[in-house]
Amino acid sequence: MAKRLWLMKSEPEAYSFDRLVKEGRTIWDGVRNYRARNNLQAMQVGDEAFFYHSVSDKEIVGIVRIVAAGLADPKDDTGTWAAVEIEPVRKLAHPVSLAAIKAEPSLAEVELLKLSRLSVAEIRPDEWKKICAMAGG
DNA sequence: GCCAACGTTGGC
DNA sequence: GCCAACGTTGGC
Repeated sequence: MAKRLWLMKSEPEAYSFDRLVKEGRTIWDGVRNYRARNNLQAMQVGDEAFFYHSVSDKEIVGIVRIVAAGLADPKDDTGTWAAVEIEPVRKLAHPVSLAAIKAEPSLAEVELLKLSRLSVAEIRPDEWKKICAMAGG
C-alpha cells in the first residue's frame, strides 16, 4: 500500500505542533465531520501529514507521522467516530502560510483551500512536494 | 425526502 | 466582529 499524505488542522490554542513535540505523540480524536472521518479511517501507519495551525497562524508548521491507525475515538460511545495516533516528524524550516498556498497556482486544488472547514484533508504527492519545497525542502 | 433555519468553523 | 461555507436538524 503506497503511503498517502494528509493535512490535519488544529487551532494552535487548542493543540499546537509544539505541544505535540513536547508530548511525543497524541491521539487525534474529536473529529465530528463525516468526510474528515473517512479520511481518518483511510490513514495507514507510516502515512505522513502536514500539521496546519488554523485561525491565528494560518500556516503549515510541521510534519507528523501516523503511528497507529483505525482507532475508535475514545471519547465516543457510539462507535461512529475514528481516531489515529500521531507523532511529530519535524518542524518546517519555513512555515508555509495559507496566503503562500493561495498564491501558488499549482496548489489551487488543495483540499485545504476548496473545503476550508475540513479538519482532515488529503494532499496529493505533487502538492506535498511543492509545499515541502516552499518550506525549504 | 425536501428545504429552511440554525449552529459552527474559519478566513478576512 | 463579520460573513461565507458547510453540516445538521426539524417541520412539513
